[in-house]
Amino acid sequence: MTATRPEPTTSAAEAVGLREVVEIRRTMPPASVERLPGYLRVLTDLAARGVTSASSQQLAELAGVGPAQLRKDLSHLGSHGRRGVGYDVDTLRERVQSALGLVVELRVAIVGAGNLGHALANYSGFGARGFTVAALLDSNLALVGTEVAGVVVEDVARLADVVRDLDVSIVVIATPGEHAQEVCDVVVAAGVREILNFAPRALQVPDDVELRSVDLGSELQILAFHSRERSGREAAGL
Amino acid sequence: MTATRPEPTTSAAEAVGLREVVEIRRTMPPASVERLPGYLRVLTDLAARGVTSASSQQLAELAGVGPAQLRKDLSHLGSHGRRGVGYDVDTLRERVQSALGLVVELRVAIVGAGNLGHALANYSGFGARGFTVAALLDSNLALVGTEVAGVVVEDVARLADVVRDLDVSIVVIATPGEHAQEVCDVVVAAGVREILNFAPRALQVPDDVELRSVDLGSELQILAFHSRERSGREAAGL
DNA sequence: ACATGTGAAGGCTTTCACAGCA
DNA sequence: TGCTGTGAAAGCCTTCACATGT
Repeated sequence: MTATRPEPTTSAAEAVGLREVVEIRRTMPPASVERLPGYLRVLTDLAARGVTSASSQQLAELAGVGPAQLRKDLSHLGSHGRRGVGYDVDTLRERVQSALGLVVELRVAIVGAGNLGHALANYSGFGARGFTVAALLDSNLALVGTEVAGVVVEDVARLADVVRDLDVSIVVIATPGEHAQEVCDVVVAAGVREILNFAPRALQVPDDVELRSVDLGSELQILAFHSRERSGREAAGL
Repeated sequence: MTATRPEPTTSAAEAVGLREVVEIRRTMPPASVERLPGYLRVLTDLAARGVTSASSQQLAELAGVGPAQLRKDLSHLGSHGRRGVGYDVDTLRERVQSALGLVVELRVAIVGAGNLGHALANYSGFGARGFTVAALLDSNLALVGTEVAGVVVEDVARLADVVRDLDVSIVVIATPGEHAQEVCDVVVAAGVREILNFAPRALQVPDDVELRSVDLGSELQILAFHSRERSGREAAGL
């Protein structure tokens, strides 16, 4: 995974006019934010299995992190555990969910109805995790009008309209690399501030836009590095 | 993106018997390794456009990082730039490529021939980046025998055979979350040491296995966090 | 007893700023 | 002069260890 963290610690509290406000805006470290979805997944699983309470040790094991790290991460959300006992699964799940802003269903538009766009639109985990695929757009007019996963493909030229009319807050870019930057520019111009990019390009966005990028090729290459490292080690040592 | 870095700095040199060996094994920091694919992409683009030389400033801009960071990252590969001039694009490209172990085509197997597996198998960027989809496997016998992207789908029960016979070095898990851990266990037992997981689960692997995980839902949830943060800021400040 | 919440320590990463070389 | 390569500084993040509370 590749992520962008442009702002060098923009204090949220500073942007707020009132300083002596009651609710202290606890600003969570980016590294902790990235682990919250993992905790939410574990908590949802446990809740579904009827488990009502769990220790940091148990939760950490399921999430694949250390117990101390999990406790520190959760401490940024305030104290919700009970000493000597552990955490109440349901309470904590709700707290994490609300911290992630998943109280309302967020609406997502996918640009690019090729292989990947298709797969993403059909991805069942979407709804289960609080998101709705509100629109699917493509520049290929042969695809426009066809239906994918219950959504009619729109012309990418209508993107600004779609974003406004359907109240889209997150756009997923699943186009070929060549068109990714131009699509990205249009998306930003349409007022979208959260973008997830699957195209193999480093996209340029203004500072106030949150961009995350996932590139399959890069992931494989990182694994390839370790593979080579390993084979070198084995050849020399073993 | 979620990544695992289990080993608390396992010294590669330590695993090697010889200490006074000629080739000092330069151990590259994990954070630098993660950026190498991005640099390689930029260098390949420039080479294709006929550019022969570039400064750290230019390369960094295209890769979306700072110039100092790029220089430091590249310094782990040895000195390949020319002071006062910049880097030779082609030389550097080859150096990065070889550092990533992309001198030979690496063979990949994809487990799970559903929506995502399908899309991954058809992903054209595969070959262009030095990887071959050698096999596609699924547990659904209705899919076994059908052809996807020029590859015949095999029964997942034959995984160990496939890995051995086709010399697979990387396995991509694209199954539903429920089956991901059992598939993972089989993959590890088959001797594979590099795994890319797309299933929404934290998988448990031995220390000597390199596991990287990409979870669409988590990426969206991280964006949702920033979306909420932003709306709170606007409501309060503006 | 037991497990959380958290200062403090230690490790890693990024950024700075300049020496060194073409 | 211009740009690389790199020690040193600054900033993050993780881990430790224990005080705190039940």
